[in-house]
Amino acid sequence: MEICPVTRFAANCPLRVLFDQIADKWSMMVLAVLESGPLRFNAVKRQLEGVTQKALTQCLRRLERNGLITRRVLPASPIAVEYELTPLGRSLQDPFKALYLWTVASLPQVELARQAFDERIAA
Amino acid sequence: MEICPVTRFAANCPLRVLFDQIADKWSMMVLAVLESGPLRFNAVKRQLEGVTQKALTQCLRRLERNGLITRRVLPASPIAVEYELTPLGRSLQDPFKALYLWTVASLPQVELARQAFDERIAA
DNA sequence: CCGTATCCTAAAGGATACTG
DNA sequence: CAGTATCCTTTAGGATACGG
Repeated sequence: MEICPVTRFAANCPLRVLFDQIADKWSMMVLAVLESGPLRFNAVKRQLEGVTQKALTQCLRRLERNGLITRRVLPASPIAVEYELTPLGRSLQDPFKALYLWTVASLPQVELARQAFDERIAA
Repeated sequence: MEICPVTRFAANCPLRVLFDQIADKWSMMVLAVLESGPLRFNAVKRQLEGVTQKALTQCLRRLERNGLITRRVLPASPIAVEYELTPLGRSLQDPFKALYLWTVASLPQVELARQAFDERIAA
């Protein structure tokens, strides 16, 4: 299959309109964390080492806007919010897992390449 | 399959060490463009609408460092440089295509979700 | 608890000029 | 042709404080 045929990678091809939104630092991880069921804000946050509240909030908003997760305010005090995958969000997990398996399988080879490259430019 | 089990998404899990390097604005497109064979710098550039020379250079360097492409200076004047996929780079294309197919199939639904979301916050 | 708002710093990104 | 170097502007990102 040809990817983005004709005008390859014009600014409005699906890849560029959607890929940028899901290929950021945290989105994929959020989707994976939500796989086993709905979670509250801080429950998600605890599983993503190093994420700040601001970054996570922005990420969750973007995922919600793109229809990949839902946000539900629970009638509780203090406030409680639950995030949950939509069917669309769930459908992204198969391609994502393929990518994850690739990273796991390829990382050793990549690290060797990095070493070789870094030594070469140091010389 | 569980993704990044135990300490989910610790800073050193394969996803975070490698994914960030290939999930940027241009890398995936570069790999796709090189699929049909080696290409020279400007040949790649012409297919990526809006990329600047600086951004493309950085992207190609990173791909080279990670062992996904090779860079070869041809004995010519003026200088000519050829970029080519490595087997490792080629092996990334299957997972990438799965993702591309997902974006194509999901974009209509995503656009509806965006509309609904934007109208909802405007109100 | 789940955010938003503000401020500040660091980093990304474009434009231009220059070189082998 | 294929970069590198410099400058500059814009954006992202963390830290903190505060509110529903």
